[in-house]
Amino acid sequence: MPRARRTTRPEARREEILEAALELFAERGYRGASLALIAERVGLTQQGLLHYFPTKERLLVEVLALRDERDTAHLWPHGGLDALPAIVELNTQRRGMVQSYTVLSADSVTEDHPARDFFTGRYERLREAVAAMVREDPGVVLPEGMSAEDAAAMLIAVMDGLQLQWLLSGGDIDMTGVVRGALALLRRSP
Amino acid sequence: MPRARRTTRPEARREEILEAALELFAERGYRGASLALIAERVGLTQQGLLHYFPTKERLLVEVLALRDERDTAHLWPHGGLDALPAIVELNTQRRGMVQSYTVLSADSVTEDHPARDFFTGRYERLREAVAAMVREDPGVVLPEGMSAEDAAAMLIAVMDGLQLQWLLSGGDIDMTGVVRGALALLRRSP
DNA sequence: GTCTATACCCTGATAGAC
DNA sequence: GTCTATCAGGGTATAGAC
Repeated sequence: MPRARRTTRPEARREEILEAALELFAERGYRGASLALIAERVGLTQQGLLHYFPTKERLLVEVLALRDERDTAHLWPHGGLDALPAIVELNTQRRGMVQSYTVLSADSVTEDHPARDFFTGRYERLREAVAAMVREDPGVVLPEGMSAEDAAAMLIAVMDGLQLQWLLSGGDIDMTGVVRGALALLRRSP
Repeated sequence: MPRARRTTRPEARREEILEAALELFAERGYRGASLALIAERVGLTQQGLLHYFPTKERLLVEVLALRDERDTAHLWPHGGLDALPAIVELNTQRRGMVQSYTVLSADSVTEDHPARDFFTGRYERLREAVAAMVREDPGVVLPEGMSAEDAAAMLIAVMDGLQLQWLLSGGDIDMTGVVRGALALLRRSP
């Protein structure tokens, strides 16, 4: 039986790198975060990092894929519309995560951005999921001319837009309260 | 009397540069847009550009100041809450402008970003202005626990969040309709 | 699996000629 | 007012030793 490895297990290393990359993309955006900086944060050289992820673009894609898998899988399937304020409340405890999505999603609309497809698909799926919640909620009464899809787009927009204001205000905005308010608006009848 | 100048007037040149800079910041973000690229777009070298704006940071600040002056001055003072869907409708005709604000505002939450203060201040002023509109609107009935400031934060968030979805969907989202819907929600009584 | 060395390009900024 | 020349620094990525 061989001695315990001197070095970290490859899968663990990969996870460490993905973690550090997400942090740095959040702090400085995709273009502003260099491979060397990410590598340094896990005690590697830039070239050592490239052993695990052949290109920077590849690294970003894998970061997003991992996060999507973990987050979306755990948070979204449970419950109806009231899961939304719950998620928002959780997010107030995870500034880094909020910032990474805010920065990277806006980043992704720029030219030839590697995360473009990821976010386009993500929002399509998100709108569909939230529209279903809206339709199934017994309390919701939509005003004339507003479809369930419109309401879904609105709710997602509220959450995203609040995150930006929250980040810029240094946490001074009551995200959860406002999202609860938005739900209350949808649930009262004329 | 001297002959007409061979070169462009300095103020006109400055405006040209600011225009090109805004475009390129929108297309590639602040860090992704190089001085050389901006200069090229107005037929200058990078060094020629630096004659007008001593640093890149300075250029960004002036771009934002100019835009803020023009846009905010013209659009915001008129009318009450119904100015909001009107602005959104106008924005569907100005993709570049929408993209520049979406990209730069999110960009600005990253480390040591020169536009950070600009956007922090902008949102504070915006919330205050919209909160006043909410208070003065005769039709608005707020649900329990939602202040005029909360409603303002929500409306601004809806507009910002929709812009991101709109940009990512290739213009497929009906921004104006959803914002009208949000106003309708605020204006119906329980 | 991680390193050193290196190729090659782009960055913002300065100095000084014209 | 705009250029050429140049600087010091950083970027991603490859080749190959250990």
